[in-house]
Amino acid sequence: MASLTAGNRRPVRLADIAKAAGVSHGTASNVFSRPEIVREEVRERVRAAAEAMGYGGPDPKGRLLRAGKVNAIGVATAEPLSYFFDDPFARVMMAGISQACDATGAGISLVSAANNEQLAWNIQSALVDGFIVFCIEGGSRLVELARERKLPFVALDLDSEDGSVAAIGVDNIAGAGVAARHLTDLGHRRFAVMALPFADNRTGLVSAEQVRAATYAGTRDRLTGYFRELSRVGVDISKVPVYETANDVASTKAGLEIIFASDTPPTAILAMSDRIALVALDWLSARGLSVPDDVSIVGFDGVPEAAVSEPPLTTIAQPIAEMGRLAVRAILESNGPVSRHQLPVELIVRASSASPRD
Amino acid sequence: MASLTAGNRRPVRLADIAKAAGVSHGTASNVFSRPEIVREEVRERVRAAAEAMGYGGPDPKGRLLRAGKVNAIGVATAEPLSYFFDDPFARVMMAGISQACDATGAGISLVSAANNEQLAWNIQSALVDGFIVFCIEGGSRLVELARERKLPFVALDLDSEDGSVAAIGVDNIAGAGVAARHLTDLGHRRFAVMALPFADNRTGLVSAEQVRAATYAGTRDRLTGYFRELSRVGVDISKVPVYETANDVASTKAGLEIIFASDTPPTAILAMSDRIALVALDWLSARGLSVPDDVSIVGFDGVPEAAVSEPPLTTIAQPIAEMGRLAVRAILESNGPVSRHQLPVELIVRASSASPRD
DNA sequence: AGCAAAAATTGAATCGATCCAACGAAAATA
DNA sequence: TATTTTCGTTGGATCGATTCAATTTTTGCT
Repeated sequence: MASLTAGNRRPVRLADIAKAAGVSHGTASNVFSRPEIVREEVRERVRAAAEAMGYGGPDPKGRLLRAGKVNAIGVATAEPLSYFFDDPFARVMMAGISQACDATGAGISLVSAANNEQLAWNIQSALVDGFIVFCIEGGSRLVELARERKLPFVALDLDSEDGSVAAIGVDNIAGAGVAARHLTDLGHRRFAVMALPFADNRTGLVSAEQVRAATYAGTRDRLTGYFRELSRVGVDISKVPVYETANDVASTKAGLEIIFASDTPPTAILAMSDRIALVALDWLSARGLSVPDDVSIVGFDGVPEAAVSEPPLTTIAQPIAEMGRLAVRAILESNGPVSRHQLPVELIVRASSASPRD
Repeated sequence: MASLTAGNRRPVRLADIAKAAGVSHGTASNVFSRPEIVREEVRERVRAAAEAMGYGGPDPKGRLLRAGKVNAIGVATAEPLSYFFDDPFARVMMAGISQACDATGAGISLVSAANNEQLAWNIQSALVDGFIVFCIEGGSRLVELARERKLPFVALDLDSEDGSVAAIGVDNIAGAGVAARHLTDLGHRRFAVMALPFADNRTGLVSAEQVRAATYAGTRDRLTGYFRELSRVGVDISKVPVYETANDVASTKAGLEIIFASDTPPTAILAMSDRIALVALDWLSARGLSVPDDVSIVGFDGVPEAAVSEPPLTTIAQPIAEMGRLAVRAILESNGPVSRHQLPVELIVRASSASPRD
């Protein structure tokens, strides 16, 4: 009566119960997969044998090999697994992915590890029909690993400039342009950019050279979008500080510290993610600066949290859930040519942006 | 040059490249799994053949059968997949599960479906080493399904009274008692209980009889805890309305509507989940009732949202993440006797509870 | 060169199922 | 009763790898 639940040894296979029931393994298999084609008497005999021997039904491990399809898609990141449940952007994305998977009956496998080696192994050994790759930090490495599996996969965020990988993303240049335009229209002329990573494991003020060498095309594109608009209204972009964060609290605060140490601090902040923008909101309020009276902020992403911050955040909303849904469909119907989708973004004006005071 | 990424036909197996490289499949296998034991020259030859033929490494589907272990644990619910990313309780739980999985290198498979039949199939065919079963609505069915797989599994929430299933939960009776005690100490004597489901697919005011017939022991235990304390201070528990919600917005509001239609509305609400409590907060404020001046509320669970509500919610906090971590460990080290853990809860006093006005 | 020990390689067996062509028995038709 | 259909059952082949005892090759030593 001790450990019945937990599986001790369980060497009971379909073949065992077939023998016990006195039928061939072919028939035994049919009892489980197409019960209607086997005579009732035999069916019951086999079922009884299964019951008696504690057989838990055909082992999916065995079936899998023959069937070929796992019926699950893998979602990969180079972050700890908890990223999927902690990060607002990831959560909305996963909600979209979930919807599409529910609709088709596919399962979801979370394939992820912060550790490089572990990550490689996890991707190599993931039992999935395809991958959806979150191209955040470590994206290029991840895409490479996924590609090596030779399974269908799609990259989220058109970070990759490599046209041979399927990808789903937004027009970062245009989106950033709209964000900047919103602020220039309000009359702002003194800006700072709080950027996403241009390359792995680095933070700090960024030189034009570093931008050119960016690993992450998406980050560079957003900056291009910002600068294009700022130039248009005559702002000297070489004077606009660009601080590269790791999209986390610590580096963002460090960046703000530096930027607001200036004699002529910005009246407007262009944040490349809502995450950064929300941290900035906190930091500014702690610092006694009012948003939007002293400083305006525009974020990027459109996560739900941005709608309920204090003050609510003006941002460039991506159709995050829709991107997730599209990604699943791209995997499951992966035929035809490599699909690259570019979805529209939308400026959502809330209370974090207003005309500058002076 | 069209669809290179997506897998067209890929009948290239380890055996193929072995033949191409002129070695046995045993050696070819070693090249990938224990490269150090094969002579460099041979190793390179095999690698080159693999590269040339577009071989993506040993197929985990094949390896799996031999290895026996999937190295992933399944998390099961009878909800749509998006539940994992939407529900606050689930998210904290998943964060705990993630941590433990990260630490051991195990993957996570989300096994879930609202549809009954789909759910059964998903559980039967899930490629996992064990299940963690979320015993929310539909929990009993789920436990049954999981048990049939004859894999290690642990139920979250000691809902099941069946001592043969491993389970992790809190002392619901004691927790509910503490919640009630907090309110009676403040001087409250007029109560209403907003309950979790006692059985599937039913909402409304609950009779003592229905409580006795409850499918969900956890719900019944919490009610027992509440009533035990209320009785202690002389409240007539037969007069305390108990409204069974589906732990969602609609049924909770419907219940409040009924409860506050009374001539002698309660001065304190005992909510069996933070979710319910938070909805109540909204509803009361919309109704022009002040919390805690007009009505006090105590929740149950201790989800993060409870700390930032308006007003912040007094609640009975479960060690949610810790429960998740324990569950993973229970699966992975599933040996020895069936483990049943009962974790302590903690009263967290915030601004939603105060002495009654009169 | 000759022999023993060490290293590399082979190939059959195995993991647990599903599929399917072939076959035997029962039912329908002539 | 003979002949054709239909239905149920069988058992070998297959999915794609890993493992390991046996064998061959290489290395080391005298």
